Amino acid sequence: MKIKPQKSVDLSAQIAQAIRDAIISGKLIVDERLPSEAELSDQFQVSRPTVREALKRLAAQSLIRTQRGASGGAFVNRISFEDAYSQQVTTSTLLLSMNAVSFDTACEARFALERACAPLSAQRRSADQLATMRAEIFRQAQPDLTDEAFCASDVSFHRSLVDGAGNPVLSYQLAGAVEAMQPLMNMITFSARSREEIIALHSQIADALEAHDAHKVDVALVELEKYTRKLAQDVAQQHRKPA
Amino acid sequence: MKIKPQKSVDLSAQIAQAIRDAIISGKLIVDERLPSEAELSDQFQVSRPTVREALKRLAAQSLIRTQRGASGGAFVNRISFEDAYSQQVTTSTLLLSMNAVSFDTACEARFALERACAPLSAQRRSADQLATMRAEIFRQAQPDLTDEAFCASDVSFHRSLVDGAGNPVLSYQLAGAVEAMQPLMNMITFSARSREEIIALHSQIADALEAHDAHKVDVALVELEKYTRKLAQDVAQQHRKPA
DNA sequence: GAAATTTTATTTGTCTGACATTTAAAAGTC
DNA sequence: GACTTTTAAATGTCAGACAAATAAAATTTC
Repeated sequence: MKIKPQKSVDLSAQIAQAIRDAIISGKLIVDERLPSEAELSDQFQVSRPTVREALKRLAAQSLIRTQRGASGGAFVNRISFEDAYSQQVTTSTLLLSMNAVSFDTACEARFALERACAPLSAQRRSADQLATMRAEIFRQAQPDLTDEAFCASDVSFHRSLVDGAGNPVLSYQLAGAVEAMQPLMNMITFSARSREEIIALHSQIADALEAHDAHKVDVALVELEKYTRKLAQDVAQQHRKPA
Repeated sequence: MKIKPQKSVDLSAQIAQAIRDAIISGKLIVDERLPSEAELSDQFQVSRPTVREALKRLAAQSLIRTQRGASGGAFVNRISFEDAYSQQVTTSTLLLSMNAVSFDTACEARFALERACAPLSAQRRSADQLATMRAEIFRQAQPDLTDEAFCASDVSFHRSLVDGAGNPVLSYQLAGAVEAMQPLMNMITFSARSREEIIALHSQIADALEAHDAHKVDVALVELEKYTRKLAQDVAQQHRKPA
């Protein structure tokens, strides 16, 4: 691991990048212990606080983990799907909220991705996943459910659909898109009539998955997307004409 | 912004989380200036190095940026699609390489997502994007191209396809999946015969996009996925029987 | 009076040195 | 040999200091 002389950039950022490169290139492998902070400060010719700032940067990306005590130190972390997943949700959520992404754009992306999973899910969904989806549909039918709880259940339902594809890479990618949409979805208030409609479409999806009918799943998803966008439009229109 | 007392967790991690929550919940808005490090150490009752470690964690996630000098400080950063994109590529790449994700799984995910973009791209692709794809196809036909350059061109080609959908959220999600696959793709060595086949399919895709024919794009992509997986299988088989 | 220059204050970046806390291994005790 | 105590190594935290960058204020100059 070499030094990388460059002005006008934080030393801690440079050191973090050097270690990051070493991990990505495979020079440092999973569970390998990095040199101690004292050794790193020697090696890079900087003080320990600077090294620590660099290590914290890497820890924030789940690239390393640290342990205290003798035989402790910083270790290269095996990034788990959960780690990656939660990072993606945070990033995607902020990306949507900070960049004024239109509801239509986010919605289109989400359903496009979800429809990509549907055929695989129709083929492979487990009985367990199907049961989860039915349970969520049941919950959604409870009249005293808050809008937030309804949306949370909606997310669970769609996550099960995605997980049904049995492809962890797909699940990881999609989870971000689906969950990041939730704050936007929460802005749509659901009338009893709207919920009925959504639940009916969810049931159609579950039925189609049970029958391993990929085409019917797709049709229902297209319908659901259309309906979701219509709801958003209605809400937007009401905002313009509050009288 | 309150304190959150909890033992057995780094103070810097707790402080980072508190600020992160404030950003996500909207209590801190884009371009707003955080209190100075001195003020934050007062507010949280910790030392400045501890505050700095917390801030570096947030900087690593592009949640804040810092400026030196008078009227400098830490500012809430508007996460750009590029920021999010590069983070996603890093995470996805490590996720694939560290977790022994099979080539088939990664390949399936990638093509499933890409096929989700195809109909939109067939509808909306710009002339410019089409020209980029043609240019990449031409480059891929150069006989003296290294395998790495061929793969890089392949990534560019597919990125253009995805960007053609004209949906930045889709582009951001997909870019990670496509680029993270490149190291895996690099492990497949391409014979002249294989390249021809791939280029032919790329041309089919470009032609179909030019004709706005979504179905033909999909057919070609399915074909390309099949061929890619076959190539990977052949390579794996050769490894088992090197004689 | 206006423009250019200098000064000043503020803030982050970095360093030194120290102590606290945790943890595993070594040493000691029964 | 099993248990307890000690020790050493490492991260976590703190305090105080100086360097460097930068914008605003004060001063000088014409």
